[in-house]
Amino acid sequence: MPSIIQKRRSAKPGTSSTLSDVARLAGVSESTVSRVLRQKGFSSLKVRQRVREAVEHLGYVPNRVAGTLASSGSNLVGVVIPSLSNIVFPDLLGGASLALDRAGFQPVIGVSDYDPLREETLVAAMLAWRPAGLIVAGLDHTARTKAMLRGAGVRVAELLDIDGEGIDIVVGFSNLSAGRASAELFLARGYRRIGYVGHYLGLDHRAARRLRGFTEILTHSGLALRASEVIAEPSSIGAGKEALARLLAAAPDLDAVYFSNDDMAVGGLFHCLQQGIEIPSRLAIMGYNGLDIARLAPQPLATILTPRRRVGQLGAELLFAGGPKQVVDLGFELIEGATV
Amino acid sequence: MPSIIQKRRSAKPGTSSTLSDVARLAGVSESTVSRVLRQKGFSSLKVRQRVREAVEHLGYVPNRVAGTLASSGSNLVGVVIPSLSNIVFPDLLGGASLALDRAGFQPVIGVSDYDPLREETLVAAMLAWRPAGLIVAGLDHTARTKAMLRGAGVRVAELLDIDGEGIDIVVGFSNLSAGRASAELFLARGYRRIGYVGHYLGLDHRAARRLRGFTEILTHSGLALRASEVIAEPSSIGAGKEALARLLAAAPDLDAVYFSNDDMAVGGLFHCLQQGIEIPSRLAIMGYNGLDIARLAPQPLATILTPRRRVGQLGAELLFAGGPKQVVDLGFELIEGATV
DNA sequence: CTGAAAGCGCTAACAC
DNA sequence: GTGTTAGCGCTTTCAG
Repeated sequence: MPSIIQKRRSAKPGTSSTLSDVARLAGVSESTVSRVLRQKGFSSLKVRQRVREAVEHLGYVPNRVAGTLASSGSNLVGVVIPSLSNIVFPDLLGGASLALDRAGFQPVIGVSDYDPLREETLVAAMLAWRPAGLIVAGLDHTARTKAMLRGAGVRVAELLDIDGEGIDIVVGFSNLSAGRASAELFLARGYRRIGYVGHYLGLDHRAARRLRGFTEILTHSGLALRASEVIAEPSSIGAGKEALARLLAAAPDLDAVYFSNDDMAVGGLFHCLQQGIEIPSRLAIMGYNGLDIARLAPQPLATILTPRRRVGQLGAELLFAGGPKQVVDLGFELIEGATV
Repeated sequence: MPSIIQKRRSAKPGTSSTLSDVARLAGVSESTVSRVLRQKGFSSLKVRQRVREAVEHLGYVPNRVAGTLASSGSNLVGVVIPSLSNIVFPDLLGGASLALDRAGFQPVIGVSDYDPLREETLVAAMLAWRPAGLIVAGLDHTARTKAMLRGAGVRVAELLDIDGEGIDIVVGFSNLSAGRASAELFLARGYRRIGYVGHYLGLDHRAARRLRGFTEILTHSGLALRASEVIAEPSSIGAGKEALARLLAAAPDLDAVYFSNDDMAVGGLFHCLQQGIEIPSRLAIMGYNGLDIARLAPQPLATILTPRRRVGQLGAELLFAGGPKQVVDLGFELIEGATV
């Protein structure tokens, strides 16, 4: 004879047992079961035992949808990031995931592909789940997105960038400063004929901000970018390789090139190795991110190591710490490597 | 005078307007608003107009929690992966995210850290949201996890591995074959004194399976692994570098080394470059994954390119295609590179 | 084409 | 300690 579970299943596939099934089987009321399950209030050992058995027997899994509706509080946290191809965001997400998990929250993620309008849509979609909090990348959003973020009644963490006005929690570092630091390194080493290789700046605001900091410093020294090559796609090693080739074809006399990130820079490095262009004597290069590959290579790349995982973790922690609106600068580390 | 929105906010912060607020403002019934919003059934243009205005005015965001409870069907899809540090999983997630998004679903993610028990907990947590589907990595799960997956009444996609028994949708490729292919390449090139460098095999079942395929082929040729170095941490470039150093110290006469993946192999490559160990004349090396870095380097790494993004995408698509239980082998591509 | 009413499964007062 | 009773905000028959 089929067990109770099988009966239900076969009668109505996809339907799982409910609190009242458990209550009936255990011979107690629904509220008692609810209490036992959430270990709230008190209950006798005997009752607890019986409830646990019933739960076990039925394979009961509490329905959080109902629970959330009744208690008006979900454990969902929306996370909206621009991409998953750039290692920065998986790292960020990993840190956030760890912290959220520890605090009993579950991340619902959305990938905007660097599209502000998609970000807007995704934020709205997250909000529809009445999340306990929201994590987004950066401070640049459409007016509507900002309005939603502000008016949602949930805490918001904006991560990875601190150059701008935040809504609630802001954790990251200054991309502007990172760009400046790179330019200063180039200048200190005596490079003057400087070029830039980057990826779509209209969309990657953080990369754009680094470039701004970079050129700012050049300007202070009476210099300017000699040439630049900006591609209209996501960053990648392949793209960096080709872009540097084009840049050097157009401006063969450059003595240093700043890349929008390490992916692009490693591509550039490969180009030089293959073309026999000596680094840094003939050409200096510098990236951004501090990828393992860049730091551990025989000739380590000059780069900037960012604490993105910690940003994700701290961002998620502060989201629920109950503290005031704040900005946390986690800084970055300049790595001189051997390519400047 | 404060607007309606502000009034509500100030009275009860965090509370947002509801369907009935909209209905009242538009002067229609709740069911009408519901219909208009879901464009189901018909409604006069005039009513639609009025409802839209009310929605706009109130900044109304439908509560999916309530909607899901009422209609018993969420648009949430649980995704449980072992890690985010290994690029394979962000890629997989990116593909899945794309397909889910297109079909109107939202991924809730969980990272198990390669811990089967955490995976079990995460699956249970996802199930509590009554997701429309579930995506997990691989075919190796605890008995309880399998039972939940089977009994949940939702479709399940198990991705990245096809060597084993699946529950519903299985999309991936054979890690066993990948290991075999690697061994065959080594043997074809005449290497005989072969070693292995890997990362925790008890937990990464796919890496373990590749090694099994690899040694299987060696055995067929009357050979065996000469030496191996397996670390008890996640794979990384740094770990690969150090592990190869140890392996070669213990077994200096190896002529080829198989790595558990490209991260480890790139580390090995760096070790050789720094130690002046000629590749492949003195030592051949091979990895797995087909990372950009490995393929685009001046001396491309021998590796196996896996279609992990497509796996994620197709897996997510099939989840809702309504097809029968099935296994899809997306294969892999052997890249000979220049290190064997 | 629109409204009324009955839940979805659970939590949270409030009684007992 | 435990049971009863209202909802949470929405969808969905079923009338009108």
